[in-house]
Amino acid sequence: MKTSLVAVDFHGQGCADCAVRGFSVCASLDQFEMREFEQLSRRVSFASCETVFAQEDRSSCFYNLLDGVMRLYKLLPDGRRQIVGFVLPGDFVGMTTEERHGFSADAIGPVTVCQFAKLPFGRFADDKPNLLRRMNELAVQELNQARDHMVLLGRRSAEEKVATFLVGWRDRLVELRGPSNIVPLPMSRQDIADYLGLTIETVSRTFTKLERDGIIAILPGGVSLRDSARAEALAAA
Amino acid sequence: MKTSLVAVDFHGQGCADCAVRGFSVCASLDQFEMREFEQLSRRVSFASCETVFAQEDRSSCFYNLLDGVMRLYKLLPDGRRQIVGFVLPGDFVGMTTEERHGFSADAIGPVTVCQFAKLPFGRFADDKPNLLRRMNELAVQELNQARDHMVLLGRRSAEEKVATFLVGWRDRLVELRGPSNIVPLPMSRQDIADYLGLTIETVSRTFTKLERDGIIAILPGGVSLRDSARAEALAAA
DNA sequence: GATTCTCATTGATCTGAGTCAAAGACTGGA
DNA sequence: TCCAGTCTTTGACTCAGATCAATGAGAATC
Repeated sequence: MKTSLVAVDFHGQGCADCAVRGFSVCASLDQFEMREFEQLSRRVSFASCETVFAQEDRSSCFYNLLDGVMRLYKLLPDGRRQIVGFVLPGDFVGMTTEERHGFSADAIGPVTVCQFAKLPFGRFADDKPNLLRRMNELAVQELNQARDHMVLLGRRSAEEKVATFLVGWRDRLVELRGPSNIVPLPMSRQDIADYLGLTIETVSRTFTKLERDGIIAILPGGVSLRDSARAEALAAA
Repeated sequence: MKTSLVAVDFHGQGCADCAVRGFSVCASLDQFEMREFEQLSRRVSFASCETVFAQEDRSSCFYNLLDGVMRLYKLLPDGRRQIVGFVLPGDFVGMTTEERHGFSADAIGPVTVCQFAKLPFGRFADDKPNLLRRMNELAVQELNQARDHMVLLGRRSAEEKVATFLVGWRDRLVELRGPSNIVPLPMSRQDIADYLGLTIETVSRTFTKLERDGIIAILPGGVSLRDSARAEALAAA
């Protein structure tokens, strides 16, 4: 998949024409606040596979993804990797009170972010209850997703894991791009494996099995959910 | 373990003498705000194994644990259970923007909570950036813990899981009660299994193995970390 | 269009943790 | 003190998913 997964326009540098403005943190700001906020932000692009920030880096910035997809992951000392989330446009990343990032973030395909230095951002947010509440909302949402993912990692079979991932990923894309059962998968099989707590071989076999069972069709760069009802059933129970 | 795990005094009903005041959400309030806040709260006790709130209940309240231990868990339709966290005094539970709770909370042994109705709490917090920031801080902290737990569930062996759990639980108790390598475990083996994504038999066998290896000693109602360096090594790598 | 790479798939085999079954060990109550 | 109930430990066996080892299929380079 060479083309950007989610096409987002940003000709200018302003917030006014930002594709992500309507549903990200900034949605909580009025025009006046936004103008000030704009001064704190900087657009930065990364090439495919570049690291936006790494585990143990000083956490000096927050990021708002504008375009592309990122993976967030933690590494164990011996190299085992757990992907803790995939990031889509509009998602806010890097919120932390810690001195250093607890995980790494890198680009899956080319990526553009809106970057904020932590300190000025903090000062700006300090007397903006709207923004603080919005950030709370986002943190709590993420926490809910994290808990769902714990259930998946701790208590589900390989087949359930893969089906849950596909349905969940589709639903996130539907939010951004509208309904479709074609599910682009910009991440590698290894990424999916590290997200689901499986090996690449098991992911591959499970894809094949789901295709054999008529639940999905494997396409270059993604899958098509042929029988989304059955996929959803696997994801639910 | 019959006695309360963490003894906390609360003779009166006020916040002033609340054992948890110094390190919970309320730490962010000044005396004046606290007086108002006090009016919103109500102390409620639960007997062992009583449910404080259940998955799919309307989320009408937040809770601040004052005394005892709770487990938070999610159930799959077929009864599989994943414990997503254990709650200790000072922890804030139930924060959500959703209409309904995404998980259940029940008492492990007798429990006392400080309960707030969601709506008045929200109104109160609305213009208190200090409180909002504190809540953010707590949410982000929890998110970090959740991500660590994902690594554990997805990428660690049974032995690493159990060692990590014991070290982590000890560290949380040390925060509350001061240093000790005696680790009381008020939760059952089944609880530990459902927290670590294992079966009760595997947990039991792993405890036995750690004891055989001289890393822990199994006591009634808990364990003693005999060789905490080796336990920590298992937990780290 | 041949040559590498990298990534995905498939097959054969192994193993860590699950399952099933039984025996201990506590706990609370009569 | 005995009994019933619950929780924990242990043993024997199984199996889902990991590991090891090719093979296949695109994409990138020359």
